[in-house]
Amino acid sequence: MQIDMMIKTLIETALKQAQLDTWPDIEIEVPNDTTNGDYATNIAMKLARVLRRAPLAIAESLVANMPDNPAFKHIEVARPGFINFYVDKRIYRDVIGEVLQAGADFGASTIGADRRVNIEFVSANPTGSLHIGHARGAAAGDALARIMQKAGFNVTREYYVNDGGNQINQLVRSIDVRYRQALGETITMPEDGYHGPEIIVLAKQLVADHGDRFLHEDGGEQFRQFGVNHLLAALRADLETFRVHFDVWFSEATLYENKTVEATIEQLKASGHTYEEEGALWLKTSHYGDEKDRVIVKSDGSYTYLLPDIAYHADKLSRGFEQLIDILGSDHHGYVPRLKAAIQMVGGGENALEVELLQMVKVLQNGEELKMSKRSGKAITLRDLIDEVGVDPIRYFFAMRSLNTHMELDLDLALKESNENPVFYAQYAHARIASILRNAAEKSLKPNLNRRQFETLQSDKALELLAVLVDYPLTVELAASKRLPHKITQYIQRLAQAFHTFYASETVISEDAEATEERLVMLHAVKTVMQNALELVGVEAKERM
RNA sequence: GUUCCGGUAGCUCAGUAGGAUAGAGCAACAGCCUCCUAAGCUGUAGGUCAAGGGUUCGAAUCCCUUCCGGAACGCCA
Repeated sequence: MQIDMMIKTLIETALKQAQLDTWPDIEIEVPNDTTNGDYATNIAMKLARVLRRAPLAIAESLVANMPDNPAFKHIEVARPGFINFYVDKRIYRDVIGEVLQAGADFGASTIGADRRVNIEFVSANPTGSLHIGHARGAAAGDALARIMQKAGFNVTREYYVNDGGNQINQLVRSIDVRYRQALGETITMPEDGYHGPEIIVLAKQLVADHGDRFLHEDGGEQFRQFGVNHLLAALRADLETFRVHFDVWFSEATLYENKTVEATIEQLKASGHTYEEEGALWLKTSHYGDEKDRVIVKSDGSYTYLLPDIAYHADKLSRGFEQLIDILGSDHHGYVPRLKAAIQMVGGGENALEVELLQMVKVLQNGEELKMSKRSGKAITLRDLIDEVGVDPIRYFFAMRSLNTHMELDLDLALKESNENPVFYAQYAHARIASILRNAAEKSLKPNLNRRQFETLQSDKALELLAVLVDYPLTVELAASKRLPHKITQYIQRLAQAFHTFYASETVISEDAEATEERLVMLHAVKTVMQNALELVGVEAKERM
């Protein structure tokens, strides 16, 4: 049931009646004031410019030319030239059958056209624990992946493991320092080492397993493997707990092992995108919109970070992905133009890479900003957050904000578990419905879920609740195509509110058998949609609270 | 100095095709449990959309300038 399409058809019919053959895009909007109808269009005002006639007059004649349609109670013209449509909300009752028929697939669409999309997110270095910024990335990336999947994209979630570069050497040094400290040496961690407590744990384990062996022989390779494996395993475990599952864990080191990096250099050289200067190899990224050219091979022969990253993105393209999406922290925004430029040099289109930037999370505790410090290793980890707050509130909270908004996380508030936390509102709605359905079952009421006639659903509250259900598929499409996961949490709030309002205004299980059954069937549909929507942001739909 | 992001109700945030009287949640205030879960419902109050200028029938939205906050500007990653 696509009411906006019906309206479009009505308008087009009227335009043709008026002997017009071209017209501007027809916009259908939902007025924020319901006294201006359920839907409205500004087409008459847009035409006013072209036709040089008063918008009101144009609107009048369009309405006069529209064929009768029972879905609308009333179509009116309003100043300064809007056409307002008042829907006969009884047609919304059809959505119940659609939901129950589709079940978990209600809201699914094909606008993604099975396009192969690679979403890379988190990609934290295996040099410590995941902190709160990664948590935002994980929640946002996974929600986007779920939403796009639902909208018909063929999505792969990918994690790029930086196990090949300098930071791994730094990790080995840090483990070495902690190892020596564990064995009683007085040695201080360098400024740029990894100061997190997890490194100390690793070092103690190494001492337990190998004693002081590596004081006498080089432990570098042992430290590297042990460190990366354990830290990566911990990252993966934390993410799984957070209900984020990656399809691909891509190792940077394999880019060197498979000579992909060398091949990328050769390709860039052969295609004339490079030049040598001052002993370094430069890439002409400024030809593709970057503000200046960038070094990819330093004068000492080593590579900059950009080079393996180009090879990595080229690899993604070679695996057949039509759209690459990177979700990055906003501190990488300066890096985006050079990466986009480079991707075009290795065969990607201008829009092959799309970057979603996440702004920083500001953490408050006791009303004061909590500063993260790399030096002290003091940071709020994802694990701490999960243990103290729980997965549902964290995921919901991150999913509520648009990706590029600066956001604040008040730990005291998150810990409070009160109604200040909006996730409870939604979960409570779902649990309430579950409770009603349980009560009905106890009374041996078995609603016929194949019922398609709902004559008793007449009240404003019930019809309004159905109107929200009708909106769900469009909401998913919008969230997917515009990459706006927070549209889903907004929808969840709207659905929960419509339900709670309905619940407060009428009793579901009553003496009237027919009305009871119709309401129960409707609630099955509401529950299904609520569960579907919560699923898209990775939040559990609770049966009881 | 340059670039990017932000500035909207007391607080946290929506407003992503330029539309009508700028919204939600929380907090505040006033009500509502004999009744399927009160983590709920109903109502009230709350705004110079940072400031100024411009574009037009119409601007929180587009353009310019300024102010404030965050971030990035490396042959680091």
